[in-house]
Amino acid sequence: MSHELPKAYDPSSIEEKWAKFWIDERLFDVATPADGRAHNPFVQLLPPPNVTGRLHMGHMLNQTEMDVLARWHRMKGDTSVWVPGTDHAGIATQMMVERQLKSEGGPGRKEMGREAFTERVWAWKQQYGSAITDQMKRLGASVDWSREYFTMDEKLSVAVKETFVRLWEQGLIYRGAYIVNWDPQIQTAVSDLEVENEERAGHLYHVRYDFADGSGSITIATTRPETMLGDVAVVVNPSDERYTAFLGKMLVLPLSAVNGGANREIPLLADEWANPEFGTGAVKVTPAHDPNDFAIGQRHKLPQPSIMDEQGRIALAGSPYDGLDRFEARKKIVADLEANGHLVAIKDHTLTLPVSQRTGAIIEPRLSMQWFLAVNKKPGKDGAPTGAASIAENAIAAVRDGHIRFTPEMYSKTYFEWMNNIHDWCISRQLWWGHRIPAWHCNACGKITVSLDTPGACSGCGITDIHQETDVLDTWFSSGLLPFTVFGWNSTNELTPDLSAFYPTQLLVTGFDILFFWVARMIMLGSHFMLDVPMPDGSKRMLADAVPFREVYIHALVRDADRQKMSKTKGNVIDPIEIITKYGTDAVRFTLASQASPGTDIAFNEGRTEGYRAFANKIWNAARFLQMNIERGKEAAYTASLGSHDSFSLELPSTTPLETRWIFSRLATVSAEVDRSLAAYRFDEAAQAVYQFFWDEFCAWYLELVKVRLDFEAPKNDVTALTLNAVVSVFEAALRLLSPFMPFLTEELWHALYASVDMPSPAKSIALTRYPQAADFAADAASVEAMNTLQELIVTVRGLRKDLGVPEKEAAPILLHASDKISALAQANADMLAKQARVASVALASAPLTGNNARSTASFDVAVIYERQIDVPAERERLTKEIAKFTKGVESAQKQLGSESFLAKAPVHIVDGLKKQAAETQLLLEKAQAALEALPPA
RNA sequence: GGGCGGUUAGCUCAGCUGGUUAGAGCGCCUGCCUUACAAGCAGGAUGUCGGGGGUUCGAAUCCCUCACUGCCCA
Repeated sequence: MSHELPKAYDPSSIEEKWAKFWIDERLFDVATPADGRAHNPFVQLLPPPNVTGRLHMGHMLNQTEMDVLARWHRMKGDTSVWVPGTDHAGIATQMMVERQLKSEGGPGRKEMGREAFTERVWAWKQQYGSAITDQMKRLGASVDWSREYFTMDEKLSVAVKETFVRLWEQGLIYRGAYIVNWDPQIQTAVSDLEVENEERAGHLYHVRYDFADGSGSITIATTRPETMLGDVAVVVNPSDERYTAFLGKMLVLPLSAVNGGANREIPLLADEWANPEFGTGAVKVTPAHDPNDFAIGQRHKLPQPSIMDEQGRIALAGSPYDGLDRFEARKKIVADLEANGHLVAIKDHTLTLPVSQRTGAIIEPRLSMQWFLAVNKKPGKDGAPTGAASIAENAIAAVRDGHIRFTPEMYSKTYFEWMNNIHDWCISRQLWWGHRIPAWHCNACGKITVSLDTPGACSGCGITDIHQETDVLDTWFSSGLLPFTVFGWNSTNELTPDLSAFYPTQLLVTGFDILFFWVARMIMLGSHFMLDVPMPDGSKRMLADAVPFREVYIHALVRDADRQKMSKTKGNVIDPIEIITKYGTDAVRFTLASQASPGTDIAFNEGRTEGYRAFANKIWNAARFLQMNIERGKEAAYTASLGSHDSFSLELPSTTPLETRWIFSRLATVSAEVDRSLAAYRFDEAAQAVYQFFWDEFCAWYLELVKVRLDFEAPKNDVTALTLNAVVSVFEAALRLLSPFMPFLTEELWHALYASVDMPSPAKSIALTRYPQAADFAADAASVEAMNTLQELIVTVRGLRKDLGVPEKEAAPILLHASDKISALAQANADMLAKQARVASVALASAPLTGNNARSTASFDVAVIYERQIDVPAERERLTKEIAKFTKGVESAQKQLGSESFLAKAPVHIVDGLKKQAAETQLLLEKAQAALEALPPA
């Protein structure tokens, strides 16, 4: 034997080998079609993991699903392109390197300077940045490594700059001082989406502000007393009669005297925003440190004094609070307010705190200069509208008009909800790691020059004293461009061969957590920019073909076995690599696939993975069984062949035994089921269908049945020869069917199988072969029906034998009462019954069988001839239960059949079916009753 | 506060364009090392489909309502 398989399945010995083989052989690289047309393209973009990331279960689920689909399409003959890459992850990477610098004790980021620091980040990326893609290779992901990208690649960076310049020219990018979410730890603005709101226990402070004219006071309520240093007004609701009389009066702002100077005075104003129900109904207004206050300030044209620095420390020269951290300042201010009698009360209050998703720091709303993308504004040229739709309009239309379809469908609702309420996108980040904004400020006239290349002079006044903007772009800005930039989109709107062949991509598989971050932004940016790139035939591209993908499949969350969200703090994070080491990649992939039902979170249960490793082992041993028989066949001068098994599977010789007709027919049905399920993203159904076929039908039934046929001691005969070929042929097809789910195991066994039959593998990899289709195999309904009957007979006899206490190894005769057809079937397959149910002989009975040793089904009565008495109480209990069940069934059927409206309104096949079933149940009931009566008294 | 889900066997989940006796895997019980596989084989037990109401000849499936629970947005 050229390729002898070890006794037990050991994933570690095969997976690494094939993972390396697939990559070394560049099996999944797809060349650019010379004519720019791909045959049935199936193109997917990997959601780029962070370059700092480590593989987690979410990645593993995502990649398993993408890979199952990629492999399935590839085997169906489609041009399956899966583009991998990593994201430069501005904040995460900068943090990581800063932390490293700190631990080294050398100069920090600011001491190093921008250039040295970014060099350092690049060095870090070169050294550690491939960790996650290396892990990915272990999963067997059939990606096109030749197209791997990194979002900071030169090619992609140029495209990012180009899009920025265009958006600027279209008037869709603007710069302004607005309140943004400021992360004081990493010291940059972050977008609304990067902020999580957490409920925490806090306090509501009631503080007395005195009227400047000494006529009394008003008490405000605030959760953030330290911001009072930046107060410019107090507002109350205009309808709040408690305060109407005082509107317009000035208030003395407590603690506002700086350096012994006078206290600041601020007005009491009316504004709808103040909620009479909340606190005291009076709120202080700090425009530079709260988004709502900022809006109030704008309405009333109030000043916007800023009182904090970039690190969240009080910045008020001369103030006793200057330099204090915001939370230290709060303590001191509360103490001082209490000391001077302005603190009226402190109440417990649950507040919602904005927390930075990246660093965990509490967000400090901060007034600062930022760059924004105007998503609701129509693009213009030289100030005049071009007539084109706004970015958001296009993005909404793309989904509304069906150019992009979501699965599960409900996510389109979420998408619309967000898109319809979308705000301008803050795209600038105060980081050094990222795509630096291609804008230059004039040091003289202040005008901004935006340009792809470094400009020599200010576009306004022409002087050369200009400096480049220090901000970089939000990481999601560049990743939002990926669906077209990875295919070579450039500044000329030229249709590159890759764009022509592969854009739009067919499918995006991703998690709902980045629906807005990434999915929506790809739709916005793709729909916006690709409208300007012509179609392959030169015609104008419409929205339907400008979209970045045609379908979005949103998968759920992988939770732990108790349905808890995995989190580092809870310590319940499952490391996929650890599980893989324990059970093999194939088993983990199958676990995820078998639970991946759209819209349902996956509770990852290791017990299940263990079960799927057992499944892999089962198949492994089936392969060994085949090898053994092929070898034994060779010794008896039989030659197993896979040479013409395709035509063989379709046109079975007339001597083909029943079980072989049956298994091919089942293979046809299952192939269709798997195809249908995968087309609907029902990974769970597809996996279950393959599992059920392979284990229950192929291994448990078919292999047991063919043992009778594969008798190499007997004189050489056609049935043995044919069966040997059939077993090999069915197994080979079943391996192909399973291959997208368990690529390693099937690759190994597929090659081993060809080696066993002394044939070269017809392809380098099973992944490059044809996916089994229903039409590839002979369907035979009659054989399926016959097999079902025989299976029922075998199972019934086995059960009966157990009840009668027939020793396992002892054969016993049976007596059968059934239709002529079934009787003949049983007699013709007596050898099958002998092997599967230890039936010594089959005798026919003309009368129904109701004795202690008999059982009835809808199709037959069968009795096992065995002298030993059955367990009477157990049998009585069983029969009593059956009688109850049948009685209930008969009653409910009769009730329906007795109803005239049912007979009149229900479809004929339902009525007939029910009648037939009622008759059968009635018969079974009578038989069970007779059997019960026949039991000896207790 | 607004929006979207979920509740089916001990556990994790299918089934829900209404239709004949509601399924799977794991777990559980009993007996077997039957030479492919003990990561196995054979047999077995287990559900008033969250509660209530309605529509219908017929409801796990459609509608209303309540309870519990999860997620997203403010």
